[in-house]
Amino acid sequence: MRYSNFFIPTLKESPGEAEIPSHSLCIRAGLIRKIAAGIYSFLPLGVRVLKKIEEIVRQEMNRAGAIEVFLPVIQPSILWEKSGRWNEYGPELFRLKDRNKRDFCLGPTHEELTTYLAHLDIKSYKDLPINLYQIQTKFRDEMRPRYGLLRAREFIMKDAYSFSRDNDDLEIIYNKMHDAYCRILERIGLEYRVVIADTGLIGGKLSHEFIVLADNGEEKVVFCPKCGYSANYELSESVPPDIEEHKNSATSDKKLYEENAVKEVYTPGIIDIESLSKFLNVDTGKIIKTVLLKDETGKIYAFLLSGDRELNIKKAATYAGKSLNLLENSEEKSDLTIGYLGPVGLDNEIDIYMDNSIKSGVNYIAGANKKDYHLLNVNYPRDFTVKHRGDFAYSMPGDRCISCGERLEFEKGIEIGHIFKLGTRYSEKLEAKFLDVDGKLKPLVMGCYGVGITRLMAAAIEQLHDGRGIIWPVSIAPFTISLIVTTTKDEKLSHEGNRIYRTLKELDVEVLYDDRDISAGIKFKDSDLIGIPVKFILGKKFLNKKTIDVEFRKSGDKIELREDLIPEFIKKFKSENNLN
RNA sequence: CGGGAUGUAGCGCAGCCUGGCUUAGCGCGCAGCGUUCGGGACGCUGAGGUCGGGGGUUCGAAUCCCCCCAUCCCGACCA
Repeated sequence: MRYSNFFIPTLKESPGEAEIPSHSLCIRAGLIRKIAAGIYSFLPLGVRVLKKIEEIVRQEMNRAGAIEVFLPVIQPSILWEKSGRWNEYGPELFRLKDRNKRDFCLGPTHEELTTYLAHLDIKSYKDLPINLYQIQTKFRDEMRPRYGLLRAREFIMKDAYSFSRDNDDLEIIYNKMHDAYCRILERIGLEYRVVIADTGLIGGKLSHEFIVLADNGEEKVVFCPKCGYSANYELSESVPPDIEEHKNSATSDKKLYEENAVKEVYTPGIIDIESLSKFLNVDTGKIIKTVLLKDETGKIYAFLLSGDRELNIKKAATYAGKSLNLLENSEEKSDLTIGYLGPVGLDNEIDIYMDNSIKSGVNYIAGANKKDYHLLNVNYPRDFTVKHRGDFAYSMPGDRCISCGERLEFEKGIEIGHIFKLGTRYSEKLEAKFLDVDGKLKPLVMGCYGVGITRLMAAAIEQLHDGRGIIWPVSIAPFTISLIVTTTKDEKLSHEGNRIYRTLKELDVEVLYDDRDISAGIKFKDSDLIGIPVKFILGKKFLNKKTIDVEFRKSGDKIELREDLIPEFIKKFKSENNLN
């Protein structure tokens, strides 16, 4: 492609609205332009990248046995009413009416439609399993579109839906899709983690998220470098650092761990951990935090955890087997002195759940259950009893892996894919049933699998960029080589540029030939900004020596390449980078 | 949806507080001419604006007041 015949409007300055590199670079490199909040046009360069990502995804879906379909964006409300999501989805669903006032929505996802398809045409266990996918524009009227393509209201997603006889068959497809997703990210060339995750609105039993690591990511990931355990921060389990270990070590000062007598201390108006820690000049980890939760029936539960930790209500609820919520101030049990709660004495009235972060015998500070007083030297199990012990807190730096004991790492990233085991939630509601070998009518067992194509593009930039611009991996770069002729004024050199351009095209490599009549500096800067992996630079030197300067975007390495060795270079480069 | 901010030429901004000295500036970009030509060159000339919209205060509003709209950021949701 000749630059002069193409359309790559680059910007020297970062647009004011862009807060993070991927957003800024998407605009500066001429990949996208905003049309409204969370709604973007893709310019030619952006389209080329998207097509490459789509192609990799498509190939891996096909390899995994999924079959491509193309479903409508506009969906009738009736299907959503059947699934129950017409109401559940809320204002995030773009709704519209046709001329006859019938309700429709713009598809934010396609469970309803694929399940309907299955209902129409899947009749027998002989038709199973089947896995259908599409690459389609999705619409979600996000409360808060953000960071350009990372959270848009209109975006492209690859979504797949599988139908199986039973959970065992679902398991097989689920694993295939898991592996396909890994292959996609490996082929693109991104660092990523697969984490156990929450299922959210889509519903279902189990899910994994695929996280592309990036400092600006919104997802927090807990990762074990030794055994590979990784989980969404919201769900991660971990073992708090063991005080016992230190207590019994040869170097420890044994006196620190002698249990002293409980003593009341006057702490007027000090009701939060932070100020208590300052007031008594102790580490927050020496304080027992007591949090009250209640279930739907109004029953109250007390959760104890180390003062430096946050209660993870999801974990607490899962453990208790109830849906739990924070107890509001002065609500119900008004005799409980919020701010001065503690386990001592409370254990007679309320079930106490104690987080693993609370250790025995370390002279904790805890509320005295009496306004303006705390207790010093509270020790478990000497001073109070608990009903349950477990992991109820968010993981913290310093925590250890539950499976191998290694110190956990905390990372950030961008969720680009999510796979779910749906079970029969949708098939039951939409009556997608099949006749099994035993002659019984059963609901299809479903799974669903999504990859954000446009988000993946932004995530790649977020992970791979520098001060000069984007650093595309070769796999999804809009062009492989940027051919730069330093001056177009020299007719001879210009002629040679045309010749090399033809040579490269004949070698079937994607080349962007910067034939613009502008200074070489701009060509270099633009090439770096738009992130082309390799530069072929043709200067006056070429006229004498017939050598081209080849520069690599990522490493900055430069080599001199003789013209007659170009075919060999290209061949090697293509095979090293898995280009056809 | 709650909290915070912004809206002035294609892009980035100044001017607003303290209304008039503005025919609304500056940098980049854009057009023409000339000199440059391997890391965003220089000179000259030029095009480009309902100061987000509406209403109000005033002799006079980009500037003060009210309403609306849009956009961005922080929180609860998600590929």
